[in-house]
Amino acid sequence: MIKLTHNLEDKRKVRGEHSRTKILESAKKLFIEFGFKETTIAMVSKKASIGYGTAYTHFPGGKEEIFLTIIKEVLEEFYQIANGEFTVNSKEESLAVTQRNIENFLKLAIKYQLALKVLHEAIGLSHIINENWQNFIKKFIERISDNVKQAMEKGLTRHKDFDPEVVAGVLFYTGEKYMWKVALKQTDKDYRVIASSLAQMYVNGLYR
Amino acid sequence: MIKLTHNLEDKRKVRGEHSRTKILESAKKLFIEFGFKETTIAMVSKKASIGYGTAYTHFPGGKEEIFLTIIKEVLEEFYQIANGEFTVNSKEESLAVTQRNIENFLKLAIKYQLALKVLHEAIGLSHIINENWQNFIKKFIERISDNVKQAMEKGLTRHKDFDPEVVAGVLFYTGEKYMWKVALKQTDKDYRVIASSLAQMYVNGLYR
DNA sequence: AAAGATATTGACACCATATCAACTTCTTTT
DNA sequence: AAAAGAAGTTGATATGGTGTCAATATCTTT
Repeated sequence: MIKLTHNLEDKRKVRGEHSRTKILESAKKLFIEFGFKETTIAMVSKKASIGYGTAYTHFPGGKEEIFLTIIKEVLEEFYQIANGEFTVNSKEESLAVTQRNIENFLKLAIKYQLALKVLHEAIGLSHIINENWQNFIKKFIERISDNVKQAMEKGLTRHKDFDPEVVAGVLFYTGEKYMWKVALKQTDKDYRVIASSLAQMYVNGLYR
Repeated sequence: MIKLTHNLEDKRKVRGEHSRTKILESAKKLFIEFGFKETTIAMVSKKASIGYGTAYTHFPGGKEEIFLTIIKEVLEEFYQIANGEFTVNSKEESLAVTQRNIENFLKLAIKYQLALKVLHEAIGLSHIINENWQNFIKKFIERISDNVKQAMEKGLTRHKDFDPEVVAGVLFYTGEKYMWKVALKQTDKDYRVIASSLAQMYVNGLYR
């Protein structure tokens, strides 16, 4: 008979996929309940009703790889904001776009509050997870920087010697900080208040 | 004879102080060479030529307490910037003061580059060290917020409904992020360029 | 000299990670 | 259908760190 390497009926593959899924599902719950550090591979494998070593065959990177797999879908949604339309032609337009983007950003922080709380902990604890986050940030900063450059070229800005990255940082890093504050429940400010003040500061700081 | 609890000649105290000093000196070098996580109590006690347990009698909080003791003197210098004069009466004055403060802040980042690199790692790894840093940040934000409120009361600002903390965050959080970038050598921008763009953004964003 | 106080010490219990050789289960070959 | 091979599972184990503690040494006071 012909060898079917991708035979969907292969019971071993099916079993493997099942284990993998159980690991991810169990880990997700445990991470949210106990956080990143407190959750151990022993806990995950027990909850998933699999052997200890099985977690490592599916995720050789251990806890970090399991967590990254789980958090990726959350990050995807954030990326969508970064990939949205940014180009503007006037100060007024910029204010509207900026404010809306910050609001969407902060809304996601509320939506994924529990997951982000764990991510925040994990960023501090794991080098690889931190790297992933830095990559994410970089994309945002690049996106905003490009826009600042465009505005400068169009002569819309106050100065011609602004450093686009620093300007982008004003918007993004402050927004990021407030995103964490929202996720970690370290502020009771309304997300619209934050978005309004930040957008005003950014737009009036940059545009003439 | 009278009991002298604070007898400077007490050889046990002297010996104890000596051990304590050796622990701190050894730890400082090791932290800078290997970072926070990689440096172990075993390494410190070995380098300090003391018994393993001795480190814990002097620093019951272990590695975290040792590190906090070392880093405190660095933080003191940063606090001095926060405690400096901030009050301003005009936009022009604010620009000068703000730019100078950012520059001093970034200069300290260069001065204590090696220590801050370890601190950055430790903030992510240790809850207590993170708390200390948050405390430090809080003081800065409060200081800047007060100043924003004053400017608003004096009618110097663009809007009356700015959230002072968010406005303060624009300045501080961006400054903080660039401080880490400088310390971690993640940017090759000149500190004056950063200070200039950031101060311009902040002052023009806030003041009318 | 005895009692007490202070500081030192390293063996040890503890806990989490990552590995691996043995094993089970399923598929392919002959 | 039996043998060989591939895929996935398993938990005992090595490793490496932390923090504790009972024993001990050193110095001071009674």
